[in-house]
Amino acid sequence: MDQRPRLDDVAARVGVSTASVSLVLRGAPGPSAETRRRVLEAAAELGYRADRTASMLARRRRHLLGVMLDIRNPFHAELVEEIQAEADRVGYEVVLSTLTRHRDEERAVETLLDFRCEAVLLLGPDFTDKRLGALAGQVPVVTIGRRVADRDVDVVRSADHLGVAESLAHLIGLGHRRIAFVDGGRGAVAAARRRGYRDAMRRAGLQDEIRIIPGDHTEEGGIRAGRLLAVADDRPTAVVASNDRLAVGLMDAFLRAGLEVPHQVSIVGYDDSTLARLAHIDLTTINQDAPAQAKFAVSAAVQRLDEGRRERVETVLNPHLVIRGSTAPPP
Amino acid sequence: MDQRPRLDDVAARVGVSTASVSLVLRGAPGPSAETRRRVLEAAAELGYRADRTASMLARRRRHLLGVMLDIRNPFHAELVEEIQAEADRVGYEVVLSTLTRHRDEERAVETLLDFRCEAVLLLGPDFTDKRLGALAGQVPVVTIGRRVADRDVDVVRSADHLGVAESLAHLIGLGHRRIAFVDGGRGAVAAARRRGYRDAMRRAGLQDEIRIIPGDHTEEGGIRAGRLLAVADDRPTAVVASNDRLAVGLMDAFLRAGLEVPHQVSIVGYDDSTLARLAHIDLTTINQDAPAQAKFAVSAAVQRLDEGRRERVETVLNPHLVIRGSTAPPP
DNA sequence: GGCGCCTTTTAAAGCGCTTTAATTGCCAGT
DNA sequence: ACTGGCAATTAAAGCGCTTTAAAAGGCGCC
Repeated sequence: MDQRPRLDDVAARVGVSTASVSLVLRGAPGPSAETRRRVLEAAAELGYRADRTASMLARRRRHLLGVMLDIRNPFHAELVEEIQAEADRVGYEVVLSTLTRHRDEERAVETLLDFRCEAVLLLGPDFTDKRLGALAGQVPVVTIGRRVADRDVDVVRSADHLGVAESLAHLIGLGHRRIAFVDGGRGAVAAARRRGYRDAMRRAGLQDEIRIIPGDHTEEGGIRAGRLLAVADDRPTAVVASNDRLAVGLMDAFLRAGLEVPHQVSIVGYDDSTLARLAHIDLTTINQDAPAQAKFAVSAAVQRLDEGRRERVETVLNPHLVIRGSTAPPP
Repeated sequence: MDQRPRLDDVAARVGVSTASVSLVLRGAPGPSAETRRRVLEAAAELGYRADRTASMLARRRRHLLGVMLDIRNPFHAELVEEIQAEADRVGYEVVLSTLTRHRDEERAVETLLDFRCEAVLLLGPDFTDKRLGALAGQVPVVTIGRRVADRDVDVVRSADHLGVAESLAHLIGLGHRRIAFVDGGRGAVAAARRRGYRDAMRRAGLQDEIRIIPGDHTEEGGIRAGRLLAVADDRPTAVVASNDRLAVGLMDAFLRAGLEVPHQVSIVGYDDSTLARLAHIDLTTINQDAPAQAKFAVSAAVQRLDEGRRERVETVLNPHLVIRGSTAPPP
């Protein structure tokens, strides 16, 4: 309400120019120790804080990273936490733009561009490669979580097919053969995991056991799939889910159908979300190392912005299996 | 990368001043129909979009609402969706600032202020009333979800005690007497619900049955409480949880302990989150009407900003019970 | 005392837009 | 022909900061 103090106010109070104050406040070289002290003191007294809007405009640089996410996705929540922390560390601010029912990816990105973010990080986007390429023509783009063919888009992802392959190796090692997969729907991430399942089954000589149940990366989807599978007469002895939420839905449906997990049926998830770690869910799943992905993504952006990198970079992390209580040998 | 077009570029292309272009683009009166047409055309051709940073600075008004939330909270996710939509409708932009492990409320709000949001909406803040009052001295503040005593802070909340009272009325109506409450921890929201439980139990003459299990608004907390309750020899016949996540944890723990819900024990949640609606969770719970809360909150802010309201307003919505499958008469 | 060389400070030119007051051009009215 | 009035347009002054080039001061040295 009462106007916040401006640079002028601080300058007037100390009796120096605004230039000096600006220099001091950003720790730039120039001002003498004495001036620094007095400016800092005055700023503190007035409770001065710079207006980001104004300083963004004045600096040719904005030091702003845009992040597009789906606020309902717990894995995104984890990533955002880490992105915030890392951005802080390297001196960038973060602006979040979320998908909602009435706000599609196009619109979410538009908002980020209107704020003139210097780079955008897209969490699991479903944009086409072509659209991503076009976007990368306007602003550095880093996608997290999926493969992108375009040669201007930086990518950070974990090797989804390896993750699924590890799950299968684990299950097969336990003696399972009839292993179904609950699908994650149309998205790019889901596609990679589905393909990983198919390939791994084939490589294990289990091509005849391949069975993909449609689904959609939500608990609801898992429940539907679970109901379906629970009553099948050729019920699989193990199920791999395209993500943790599906797995939780599955587990719930199985429990209600009177099936014991893992004794009658094993379940493996994907993401190692906080959900999976809950004592009673205790889900065997694939960890994607969100903190590492966040760090790589932020530094990909920063390298483009501050260090002039031009060539694309693709960082592929190796996911790893976390064995918990939802898997056991087949009955 | 290649500089985005600026106002000048559009103006030059049409052969008019930047002033005219600015007026046209914001639909302000003045420019002739012919000019409008040509400007719009040129803007489209160039793919011009205004730089929000610059226009915010130039306008004395910023048309920016800051929202502080906890990105891990599903109820917050719902609120944010609706806040976005409503803000859109009334011509405001929204900037999100989330709590994380390394970012407390103070810091989250600081970010919003640095962007010079014209008002801030705080989702379920744990600030003290005093701190909120101080904040309200700097910028209009709307809190959502809890009571605040300060006379400058606008409040939108649902009557938590009524919600809990309804839950109890429902359970008592079914014949329950031994009804426990799983607590939500230290926050302001949790306190209101706890109090609601105590009062309602007393009013029903069940003061001797009052039993409050510590907890913390997470699934984990629910699981701990569930384990505890499952083995108690004076096991309650019904449990009211301070929120849905707790309830889901409870339900999970009970199921694993071999207790049937609702036949051996009934559960009621709070929030009516999407989780509660899942076919297999099917939780009886309290609906808080997130869309309505979001609308009231946004319009509270807008009234202060655009219509000069000065007196505080407190909007208290009546929550309502949603009866689903997790409650039944006692065994 | 004058000169060059540092260090510290500051005037002033933006950043890309909005907004207001002033200007221009037209036409009707006298 | 001249004026007043109106609609359309624009020049120019910011918004609150950053940044650069230039100014000012201080010092030692010839």
